[in-house]
Amino acid sequence: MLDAKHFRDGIEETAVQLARRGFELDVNTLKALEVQRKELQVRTESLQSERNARSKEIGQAVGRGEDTAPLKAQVGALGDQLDAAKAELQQVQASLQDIISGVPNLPAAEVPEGLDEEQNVEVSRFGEPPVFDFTPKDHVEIGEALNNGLDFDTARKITGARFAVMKGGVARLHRALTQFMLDLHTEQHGYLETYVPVIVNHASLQGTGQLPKFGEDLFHVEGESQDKVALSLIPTAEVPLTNFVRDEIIDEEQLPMKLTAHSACFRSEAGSHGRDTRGLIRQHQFDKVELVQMVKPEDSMAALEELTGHAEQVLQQLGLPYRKVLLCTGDMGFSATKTYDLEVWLPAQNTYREISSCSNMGDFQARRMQGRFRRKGAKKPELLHTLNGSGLAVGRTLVAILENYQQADGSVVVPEALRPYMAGVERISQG
RNA sequence: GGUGAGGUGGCCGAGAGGCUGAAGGCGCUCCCCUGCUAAGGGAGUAUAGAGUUUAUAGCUCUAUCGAGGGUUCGAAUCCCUCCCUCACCGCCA
Repeated sequence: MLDAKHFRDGIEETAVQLARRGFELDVNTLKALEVQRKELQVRTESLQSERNARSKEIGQAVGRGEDTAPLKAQVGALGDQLDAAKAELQQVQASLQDIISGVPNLPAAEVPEGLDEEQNVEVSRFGEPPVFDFTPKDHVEIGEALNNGLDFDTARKITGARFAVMKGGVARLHRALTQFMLDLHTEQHGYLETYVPVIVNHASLQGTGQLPKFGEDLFHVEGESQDKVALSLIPTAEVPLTNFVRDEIIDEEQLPMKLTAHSACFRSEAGSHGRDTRGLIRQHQFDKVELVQMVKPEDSMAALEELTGHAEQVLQQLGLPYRKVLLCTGDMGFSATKTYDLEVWLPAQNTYREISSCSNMGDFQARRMQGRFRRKGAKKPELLHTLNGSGLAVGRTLVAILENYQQADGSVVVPEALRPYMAGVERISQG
């Protein structure tokens, strides 16, 4: 959510900035509602104030033993006016809220303008795509051929499309990856390891921006009763982790707050029928190690570089070729001011595919969730800046390893960094 | 799931229809006093929103005592619903 100031003073400027990312702000409607809001709020509050004062007078009159019936009648009439004004105000505020909660974050100045991923800007590359003296297979072919590897047929039977079963060496490799990532981030990068719920309430989803706009991307849990709070499966551990600071005021000394968690993530993938249907690339359920930081506003852009670097470390230590891309305005997520994607090389697709997305959300999420901090000696708390990134998507990392480390005989070499987590196993073989 | 007790400011804890944004204490901040230490005295100490304003300074107003609804001229206080916490029992990994 943007600061309400953006919609009062300088709304035109806000509209211009939003237009950069292809969002059209309804300036006229907002202006009209704002005029109404102001008038109604002033009226409501002054009525309220008058009623409070009159009621106090009644109390004093009672104390003196006077007859209060005429006074009461007067104040009663006041109350009716107040109720009417309140109802009107509420309506206007709801309309405003509707519009405002659907407005995306403002892109940072240095974010290139563009409509879609075509206009993203490559920032850097690491590693060389491996050269094979045979035709490289894709991860599905490799994984299914391995002794106890990937098994999509069984997953289809027990659940349905876009789910996977992993077995044997592949399942272990998958587990090794999460262990490796968590150890790296906690031991080398200073993150606190956490374990978090994968089912969250809607206040949390509002806080990070998945709701109200993107409910169809989520799996929703049926509540036990109609009055229970609505719950959904998390699409990313960003949701529980960032909501650590919802409705909190953090001491300055505790910043930056750096959290990591391994979790399953669930996405309904509504609207992506037919895209990446083969293999592990686009699943309804996948594992991810998430990085989240809560920092002071002046530190957030540096923190984005740092956090992205932490995700890059995983790829580098695994020896996976990748490139770093600065997303253009049109390709950024709803809540982001600036986003880097890390794209790993996939030989079978002969291209780079997203494996991590690292974003600075500025104060956008913090404002929604009232996540604040207080500077030493300062009276007023300030909004935090929040950042998050995948460090990394485990399933896609597995894909990258299967494809980049595949051998002519169909076996897959285990990257050295993972061997301590695999009891020294150097290679996963067929048969 | 059952029974019982509760949810009040950073924390503890009073209040049981009006003078309570909320006593008292602890903590914290500033000031004074005191060779050091210990102790003492005084002042201050929630958040959000709106209006005014060059101002994130002041001033004025509104809201908030778990949440939502209701009764009332007026609710922390009365009524209803829900949520949560604690204790014991049942069940379970």
